[in-house]
Amino acid sequence: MVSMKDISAVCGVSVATVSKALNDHNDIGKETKRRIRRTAEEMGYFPNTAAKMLKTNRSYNVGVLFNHEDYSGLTHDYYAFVLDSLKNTVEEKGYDITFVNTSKRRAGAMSYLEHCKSRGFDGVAIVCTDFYSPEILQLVMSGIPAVTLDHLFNNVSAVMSNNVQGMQDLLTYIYKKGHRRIAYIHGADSAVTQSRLSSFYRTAGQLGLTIPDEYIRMSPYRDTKVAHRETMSLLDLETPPTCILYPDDFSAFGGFNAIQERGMRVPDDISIAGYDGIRIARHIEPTLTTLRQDTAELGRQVGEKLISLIEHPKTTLVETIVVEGHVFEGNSVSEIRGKE
Amino acid sequence: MVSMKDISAVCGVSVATVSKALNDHNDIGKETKRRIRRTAEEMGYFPNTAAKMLKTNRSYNVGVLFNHEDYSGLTHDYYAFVLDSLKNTVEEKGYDITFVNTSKRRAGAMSYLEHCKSRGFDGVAIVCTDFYSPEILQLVMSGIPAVTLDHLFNNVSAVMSNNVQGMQDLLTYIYKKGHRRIAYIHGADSAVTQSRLSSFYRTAGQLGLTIPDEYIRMSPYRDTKVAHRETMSLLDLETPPTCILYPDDFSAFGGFNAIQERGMRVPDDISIAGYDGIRIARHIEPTLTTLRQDTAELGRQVGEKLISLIEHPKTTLVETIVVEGHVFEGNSVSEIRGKE
DNA sequence: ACATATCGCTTAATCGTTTTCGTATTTTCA
DNA sequence: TGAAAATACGAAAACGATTAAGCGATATGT
Repeated sequence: MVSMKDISAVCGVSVATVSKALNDHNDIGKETKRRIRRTAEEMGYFPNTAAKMLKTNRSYNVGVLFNHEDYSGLTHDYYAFVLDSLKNTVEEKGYDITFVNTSKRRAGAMSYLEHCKSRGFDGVAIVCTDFYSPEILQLVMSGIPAVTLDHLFNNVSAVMSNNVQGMQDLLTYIYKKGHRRIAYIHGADSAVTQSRLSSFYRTAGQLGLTIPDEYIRMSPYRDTKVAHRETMSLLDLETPPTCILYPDDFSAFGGFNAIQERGMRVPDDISIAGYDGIRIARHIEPTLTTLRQDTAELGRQVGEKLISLIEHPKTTLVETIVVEGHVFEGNSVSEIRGKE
Repeated sequence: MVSMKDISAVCGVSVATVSKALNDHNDIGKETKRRIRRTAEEMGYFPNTAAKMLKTNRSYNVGVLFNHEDYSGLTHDYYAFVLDSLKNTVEEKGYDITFVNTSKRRAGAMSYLEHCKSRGFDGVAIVCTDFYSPEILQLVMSGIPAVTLDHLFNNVSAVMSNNVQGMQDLLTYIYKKGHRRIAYIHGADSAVTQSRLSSFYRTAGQLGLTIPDEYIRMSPYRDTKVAHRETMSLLDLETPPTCILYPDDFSAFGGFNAIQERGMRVPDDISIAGYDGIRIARHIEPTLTTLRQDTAELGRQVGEKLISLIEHPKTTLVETIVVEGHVFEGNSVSEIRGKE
């Protein structure tokens, strides 16, 4: 690799001059600067990131925390799309993305924070993880620039999809279609689940709906089996719902299967709605009515906030950015007229 | 951050001694070593990666090339699962993963190779990209340890899913189910497509099938619209096929919709099969019969080969590793008895 | 008893940058 | 014209680690 020393030799100047010329300092003569830059170009020079990092304490590299029990979250449509957008956003601004090493199986493995500091990440995006683990706590308390997705910590910027508004919009949409008996299979307990569930109840109240307790079920996110079972159970009720809401699109397919097994049809016999708006849901008939999250915007906001925190720590305020989703009108919710 | 200097001050030894103690060299007294290591632990020491890199020319960081026209490939089930497995594999061995910056919108953007060298990647996994771009060529010619996925270069190790065997298995399975009129909508031209298509023809020949030209169609990968159109066209034929193979699972859903729109049912009226084995395909009824690729193994092989190339460049041979998939027997291919 | 090997540690150079502080030269302006 | 100011560059010290070479002191072999 050609270094500044090589360039300085060719140009007959000192390395200091080369450094300044390449970094466009203004205490270098115009002609000299031009000559150095041209030579650097010709010799195929590019900076040694390690040396630069060592000297400047800036890596132009951000860590991404992305782990999940079994899979890393990469295999989850929602997170994958957010990461994709985040990647594009920061790369355009000259930053690279490195995964925070979450493997604990090695001897002498470092904590997340240690890993971040060791690698010299300028900041870290906490996208998909167990927010309650002590390691995460240590990380966010450390003061390193950080942005979380879909979770709130004290004094840490967060990007949140608006689950309250989302659920309200979705439920209202379904109500307007004429549904009155609406069941909600919610996901496992989490901040996100809480938001959606309370919004569901509040909106139902405002709409004058009474939701019997038996209409509220739980099924872990993306668990088609349990969603299937709960759907069956709902269908068995004396007065079954006319529409079922699922924790996510994936689960909705589990419910869809249960409905078909009963010989019923969506949306003619019963309506369903998902949440997230994963890609495939728009490509299968009946297309799934769902709350489509704006993953591109979520990723962009995480990236921009993080870089802003890195580059303008004093003037960037720690805040929660809320990103709106919108109801995707598929064919899985029927229009009910005159009933009830 | 606490450095070796700090430790040396506390322990009353030189920095060199600290370095050797922490790196477990054996020209350090047992007791001294123990004392230094304990102190390092207590003081919360961890190495400065940049300094280490600068000195040793090793980063314990591998680049991953992962870009696609519109999306980065992260949003593609197949690649996401491979990446996930790759990530787990290398992280367990103490390596981190950084995306090779593919953004070209910045002034002074570096080529892939320059970026890799600048960042000091120990190696690079070329997973999802346009293999024919000059930049990729430059990268693989550079001699940097590299492994490609699903593409062959001279003198570069590759991990390939066995598309020839896969297509043979899939077609043979369908044949054994009694199908004789089998159409194949293949993907856009690429090495992968070539393999599958030629395997399709060869296997068909061996099975004694005659495939009319009109049974062979093209639809870009993951394009449900075109898959839908071509399916319609196939159904309109004088003697329509009894089974249609699609470029991938996603496309298969496009075909599935077309079939349903015609009032036909899968698999009763017509059978379909996909390729890849994306997760959702196992959760929708009828579950899709498809060739399920072993993404976990693919990612693992890429990671292990890459690290082997990095750590034992002399003794690791450049080779092509073939990973087998297997037919996933869903409900989308019917049993035909006594017909034809 | 004398040369030699071993042990445990230090010194100092080095990796490729950045940046502070000089300094020599030129320009500016009263 | 002469002093002050601006300009253009260089020397050298860092950043935090690694590692070859060296050096006393003790142990070993003959």
